[in-house]
Amino acid sequence: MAEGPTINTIAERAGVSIASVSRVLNGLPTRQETVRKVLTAAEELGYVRNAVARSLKSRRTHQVAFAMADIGNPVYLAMVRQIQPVLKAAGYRLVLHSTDAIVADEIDVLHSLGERYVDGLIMSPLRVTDEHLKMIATARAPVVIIGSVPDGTRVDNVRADSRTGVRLAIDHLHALGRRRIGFLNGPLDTVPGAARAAAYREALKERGLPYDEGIVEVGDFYRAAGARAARALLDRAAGVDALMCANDLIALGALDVLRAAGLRVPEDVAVVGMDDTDLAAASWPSLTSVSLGSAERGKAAAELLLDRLNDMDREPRLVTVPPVLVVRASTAGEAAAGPVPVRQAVPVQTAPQSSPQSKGGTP
Amino acid sequence: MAEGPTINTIAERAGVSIASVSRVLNGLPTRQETVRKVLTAAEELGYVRNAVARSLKSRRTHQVAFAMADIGNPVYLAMVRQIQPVLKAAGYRLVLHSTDAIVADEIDVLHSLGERYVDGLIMSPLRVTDEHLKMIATARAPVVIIGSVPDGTRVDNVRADSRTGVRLAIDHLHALGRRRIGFLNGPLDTVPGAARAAAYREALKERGLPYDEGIVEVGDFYRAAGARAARALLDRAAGVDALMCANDLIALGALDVLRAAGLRVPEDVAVVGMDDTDLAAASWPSLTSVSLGSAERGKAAAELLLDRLNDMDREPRLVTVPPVLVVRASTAGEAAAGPVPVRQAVPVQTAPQSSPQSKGGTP
DNA sequence: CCCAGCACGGTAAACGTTTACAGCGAGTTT
DNA sequence: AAACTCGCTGTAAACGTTTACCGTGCTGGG
Repeated sequence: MAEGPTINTIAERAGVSIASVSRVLNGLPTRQETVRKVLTAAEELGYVRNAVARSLKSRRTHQVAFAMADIGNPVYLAMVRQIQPVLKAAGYRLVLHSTDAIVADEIDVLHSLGERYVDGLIMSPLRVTDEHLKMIATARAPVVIIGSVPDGTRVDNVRADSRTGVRLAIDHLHALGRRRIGFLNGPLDTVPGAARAAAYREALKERGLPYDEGIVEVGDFYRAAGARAARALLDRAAGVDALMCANDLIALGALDVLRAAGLRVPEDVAVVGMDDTDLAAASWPSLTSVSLGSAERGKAAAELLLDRLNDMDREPRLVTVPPVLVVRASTAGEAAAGPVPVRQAVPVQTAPQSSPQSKGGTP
Repeated sequence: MAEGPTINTIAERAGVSIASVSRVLNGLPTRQETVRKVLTAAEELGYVRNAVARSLKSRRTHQVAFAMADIGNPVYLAMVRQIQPVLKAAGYRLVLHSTDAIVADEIDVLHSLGERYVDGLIMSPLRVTDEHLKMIATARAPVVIIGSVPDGTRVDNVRADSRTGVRLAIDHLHALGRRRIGFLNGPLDTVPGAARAAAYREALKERGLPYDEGIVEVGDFYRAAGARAARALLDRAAGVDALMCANDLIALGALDVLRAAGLRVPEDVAVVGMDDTDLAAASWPSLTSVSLGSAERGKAAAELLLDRLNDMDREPRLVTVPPVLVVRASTAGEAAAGPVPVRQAVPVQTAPQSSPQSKGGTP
């Protein structure tokens, strides 16, 4: 682990100045003879450019951070999988942060942008607090948020549309003749939890179905919580012919419980998950799930960030990725294991944000 | 995105020198009055230390890289999940590289260590070539390899024991009375593929079972490949009562095919996977799988690296993580869905490496 | 034959830190 | 009262690059 050569070492060996070395290494116009000498020397010494020194001078680290709640969650995983190659192709490295959805940790990440160890940040917070918004507004590096932020927030933003997603699922179940559609949700104080709760009521109403608190359960976004919720529902003998789950994990938990209770899926109870993670395809019966386009959202976020890095002054943009219902056996039975629906090419990139620039007042 | 304050800005405002500012910020002994002035100024300016400049001077980036074949693979995911918190607790950030198992890409990562953008690297290559070994030996930053390297390689190393793992599986199947145990493997030119092939033959021999090429298939480590292999086997009407799969994904593919063929699992054919990924628990019937301790390997690798960063001169170490058989429904039926076996606390950390230091010769 | 123009390359400053060293004033010792 | 110690602080160099600016020597036009 000897001290590596620097441009000084090269300059000495090649008998030129460090400025020439730098120029050759950066491909700036130089005499052939000099180029040759420098490259030979660099080659012989096994020189590699020091990224840190370079960053200090150029004010670019060629690194981008991605902060998510939990790497274990397949949703974020799908995002990382898309983000990574996009960034790599553009010459950026990916720094990973797992915040466990702890607000303080997320604020910390935002704060640490001041250290300038990355050129930008993609963040996917579960909850968006005022503190988040304040930090985002004053961040020292460009930020892209995956998830909904209040209208008018001046930040590049990628959203899923869980409202439409829930509606797709309910419509699907309704079309299959199901009328008692239970709902297993995640925490209501999370952005997705709240959105899905509202969407569920709305979708029922549209279809002329009554909203019945007796068949709604709120728990956590985990498999065990899903099982717990499903059991609570069954114990109450609430009688459902379908279960809408806010999450694939919740749905898997529900499947476990239904199976244990001797109920057939989908004959007795149809089940729909959300996020269309790998698990949905792996489970049996395979799980019908509403894809909220995790992969597409990741890709879009990476692209928004790259665009921003190339032009700091552009207007913030909003990308909304449309949901897609992926029908599998848990609603349609074994027969309908058709091909996975193809997602429409590019998600629509709607222009700037709505709302006034100035915070209060009515100018 | 205004230009942020530096220690110069603080020094000016506080009326002291930049040296004093630095000292205060680093907690070096300083007069109370000065401390107060500096901290006030820093606070008022919203100062944040520039990590790049700091790294340049201190030669420490507080970043560590993890290079794996594919983030999408649950095995690596399990590793990342463990590596991340360990590094974070020690004040390191995690930089992610996905190499798609392309040798050139992996060499590239090793080479780029010369850029000194990280303090160390954890790498999990699928194949280990001579070029890998050469680069590892001359790497400009400490490296930990997850996966087997030739004995005598002077590098911190974490290994799974797939040989024992395969034996556990075969023994289990044998104990259940299965005698025609097919084998669906991955590519033989990968380290795990080769190891598992050898282990399979060996384990059969130990149990006094004949090796029959007719019930062995080699494909890829993916679900579709597993399905293909299983179908080939069935088409050949080879007649098996169990399938040992080199991978959970292969096993899932096999389950699909068996189900489609109307064969009951485990009554007609028992199936064992390997890696014990999340998918194993999610599938139905749930999949008996040999855990090779991905999580433990990730953790161990992170710890080896941290130790090495604290003492560059220590001897390289080898950690071997013992496999654990996780019995689920695909072999034992619904009944045996017992609790997950508890992995023994700390994997044994055997001392240095075997083999001579000098490459050739017999001193 | 002189000088403008040009191609090339060297000198030095800058990026934002950390840190070795020296300076300085206030006690303390002789 | 000189010399010395001690606690604190400031000056400046260094980390390894990039780049503005200037100097040199050559070419060609008048």
